[in-house]
Amino acid sequence: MSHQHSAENIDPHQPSSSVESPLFDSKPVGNRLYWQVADSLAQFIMSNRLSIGDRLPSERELAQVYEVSRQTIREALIVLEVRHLVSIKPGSGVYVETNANSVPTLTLSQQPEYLEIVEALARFAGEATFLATQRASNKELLMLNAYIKQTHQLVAQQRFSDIAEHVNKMHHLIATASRNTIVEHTTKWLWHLHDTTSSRLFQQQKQAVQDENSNPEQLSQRSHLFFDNAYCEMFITCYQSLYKLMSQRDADKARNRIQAHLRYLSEYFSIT
Amino acid sequence: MSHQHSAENIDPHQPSSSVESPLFDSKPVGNRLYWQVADSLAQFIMSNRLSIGDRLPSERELAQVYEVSRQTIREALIVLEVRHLVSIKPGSGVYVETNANSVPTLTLSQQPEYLEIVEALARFAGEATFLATQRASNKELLMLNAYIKQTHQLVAQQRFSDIAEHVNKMHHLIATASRNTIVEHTTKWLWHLHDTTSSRLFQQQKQAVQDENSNPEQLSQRSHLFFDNAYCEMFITCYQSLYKLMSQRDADKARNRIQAHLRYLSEYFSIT
DNA sequence: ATGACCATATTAGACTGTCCAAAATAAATA
DNA sequence: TATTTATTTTGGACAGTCTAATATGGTCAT
Repeated sequence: MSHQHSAENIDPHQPSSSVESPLFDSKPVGNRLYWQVADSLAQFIMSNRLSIGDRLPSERELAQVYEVSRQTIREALIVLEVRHLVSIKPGSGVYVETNANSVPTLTLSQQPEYLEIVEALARFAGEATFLATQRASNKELLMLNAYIKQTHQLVAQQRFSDIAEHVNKMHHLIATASRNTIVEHTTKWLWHLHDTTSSRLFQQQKQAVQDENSNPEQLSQRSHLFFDNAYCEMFITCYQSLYKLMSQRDADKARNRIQAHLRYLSEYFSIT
Repeated sequence: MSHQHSAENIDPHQPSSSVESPLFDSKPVGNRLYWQVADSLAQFIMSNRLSIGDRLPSERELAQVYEVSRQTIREALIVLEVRHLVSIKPGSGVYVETNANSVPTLTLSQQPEYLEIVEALARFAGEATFLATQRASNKELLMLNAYIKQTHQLVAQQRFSDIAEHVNKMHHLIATASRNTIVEHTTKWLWHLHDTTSSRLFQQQKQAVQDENSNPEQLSQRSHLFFDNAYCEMFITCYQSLYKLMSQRDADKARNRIQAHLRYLSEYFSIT
């Protein structure tokens, strides 16, 4: 399906290339050439005249077509690469990664507050759990139970980093079981946001304590924020009852359970 | 506050620069130099040793420090520019735009089904409405009521394109009133996803009908999918009652109202 | 002293040309 | 036909030069 694309089909003199930039969210800033070329190439890619996997003309060909230097083409392609529109394979070529039907991405304009994340999780992951309770296969439920038991063992062994990985797997399993790709990806994204933010807060807190030279040991005992024994106990208990509720296909109670867990998390954060 | 930063303070030989790329969400792909430099520079910027607005050393200085060519530095800076970490001002210099950890973006791997979007909206926009009902200011409620009345007039005038704009404003108002930036942006993103997908489906449907040459008039009368009179009537009624429920601060019923509306939407889509 | 104006230095943008390593292709071989 | 080898193509990286916009410092008139 993916075919080589001839250079002649590309039209560098598109009308809107110098007027507006419909693709890029923020700011082309100055009238830099590589940015215009990137915009023009992006419009060409998204105009459905190229399919995913198609190879663009080589940098040297594009330079001739656009009548700019090869370096300018390179810089434009890098812009598209960072934007996930193309994939640059050294020695091979530049390939289209997304086409016109590209799904708009969700980008937060600023770093969210931790409590905001937890609240959003309580709402959205709660709904994901609701759907997952209704739609999860028996095999998925068994796998969830297996994860819970494995995590239980890891807690006893104090292997905190492995616990985080298992918790992540459980979250992903529930998200997938919602049988809705949007709910799934949004939930996974929110958990990822939660993890990165909490670890960042932990690093900052750790740094602040070390700067004051006041008993740095009491923090370094915990490898992750929230992942001490007390939290792990609570977590295991929560997911054990969650599994029970999901097995009974009680979607409402399952949602309430995960929401209660997250409410506990926000309180736990406030006192830490 | 923003001060020139000397080149000597930058250490190009960071330990994790060649090992992992914690900043970038997806894929450095090959071991390209400019990507390594970009990663190293990003880590330096995010290590809080630079403040927002600080000017980086010039490209020539950075090239000497990193012992690479100036073009490589340029390409690395372009990566950071697209990632919104720096702002390149031609003739002036490169300035730090963000020093915090970049917020991970949510990207769907594939085009979602329309019914999936509606279901996710029923769940997530429902929660947004729930929060908005609890937290919206009286001023926001009055503005919502004003939008409803304006939309009502537009429906009478059959100005469908203006209606879409007003509907969008109402959705944004409710999303903002949730007082949670994540809920807000997620809901806006979902509505945007809904709009683009529905219009795309409409275009496809229109195209399919035209290809068969079977009475193209019956479709071209409607400028937007779902935006005929019947839908508009239903929409106005829904939001009038929604406003009433929000004024009474009845969050549960408000959520049910928006969910019922979206359930109607999915049925409406199925028969169209 | 202050503000407007001008010459100069600095900066990123862009071009040309060259070489290299990896990948893809074509040719030769078993 | 399948495998290996030689050739070509492609992106990665380098050096050097020039330009336009910006920033800076100094001069001059007020």
